[in-house]
Amino acid sequence: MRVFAEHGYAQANMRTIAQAAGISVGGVYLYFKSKEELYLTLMEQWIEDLSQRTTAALAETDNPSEALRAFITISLDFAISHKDVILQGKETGICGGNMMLDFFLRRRIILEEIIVAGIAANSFSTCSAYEAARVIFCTLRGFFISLSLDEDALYSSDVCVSLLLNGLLARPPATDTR
Amino acid sequence: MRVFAEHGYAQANMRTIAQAAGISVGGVYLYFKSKEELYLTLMEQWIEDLSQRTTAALAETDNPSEALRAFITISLDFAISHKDVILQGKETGICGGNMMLDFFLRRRIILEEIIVAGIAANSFSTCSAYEAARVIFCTLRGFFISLSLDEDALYSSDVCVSLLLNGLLARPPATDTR
DNA sequence: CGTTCACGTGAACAAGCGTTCAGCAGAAAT
DNA sequence: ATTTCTGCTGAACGCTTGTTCACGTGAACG
Repeated sequence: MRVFAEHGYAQANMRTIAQAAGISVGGVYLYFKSKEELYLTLMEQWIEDLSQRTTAALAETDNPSEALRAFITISLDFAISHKDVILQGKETGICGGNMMLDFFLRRRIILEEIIVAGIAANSFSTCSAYEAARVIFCTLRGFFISLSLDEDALYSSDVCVSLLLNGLLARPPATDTR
Repeated sequence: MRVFAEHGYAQANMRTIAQAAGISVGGVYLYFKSKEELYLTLMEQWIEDLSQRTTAALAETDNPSEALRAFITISLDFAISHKDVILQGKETGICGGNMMLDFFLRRRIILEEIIVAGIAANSFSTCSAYEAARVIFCTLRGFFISLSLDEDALYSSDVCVSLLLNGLLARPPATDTR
């Protein structure tokens, strides 16, 4: 994982990976039948971990705003603590059509459900939850990319949540939507 | 550009590029001294074009909301019409520390200036323009990535602008901040 | 016609990659 | 002591890649 994170999929070669694992090149092939399988296995664990944390956190609140905050905070924290990224998708052809895409879709649907719940509870204003979920999803995806591209583009989850909930426009009076 | 867009930097090989250009492999090297230089040249044009369109559009309005809308719309339209993407950054090492990073930074600063202007005009609520610009920047970056990763994650610029301006939370009365 | 020169060709080269496999060490079994 | 078995090694193989360079080709010029 460390080697993939540092070099990206294409540039991470089996010799470096083997060395980092304190094993020989051939040894790696005793456990994984190819570089791709190795990568996919790592990604599976990654996905599993993030998914579990998310569902656990979402189970703890009924408040849509809090749910959104939890979703975003967990995603960003996770991204930071596991800098092993998903950048190379197209590069490898791995992302195309399977595991990762499914994962992304599931995440977006969770977001969408949060928004739908918020609208239903009159907590959120009526809008296309479908589209809003995409916007937020891309905000997170952008964060992930920034993480390994130019780190100083990162933002804090608090500001992000606040912006997404309140918007940029000044609220007319003193508003405390609680 | 077409070949880079289709295969990504690492997978796009000089033979394919030459063939797509209707020229021989060696012929390419008469105009560009390396694959990297070729790629950078393409990127430079790309950046130049987008920058010009942006400054032109921003010169046409004083309204921060409209400026934000213009910035976002132009970015997304441009991304769609030039699917030649900047995905490979880390892969190639090209992105590290130079042209592309500078470009990203300039874009983020433009965003930040728009927000600062909005706050100064009491049009936007006070917040960290610095951080808000990062959030919005990542939203756009996420869009770019989605464009070549899973296209159905894309959003419309209208929804994006509306979400960023108004936020998700229901506005207390009927609000028309104009 | 001979020469020059700009333009371009594509086989060949060197380097890097993922993957394989004949072989090894050492513990367990006979 | 000998054999078997397991876990592992790392040189070697085949392939792809970016790059080069000896070699056309055909128009311009004297």
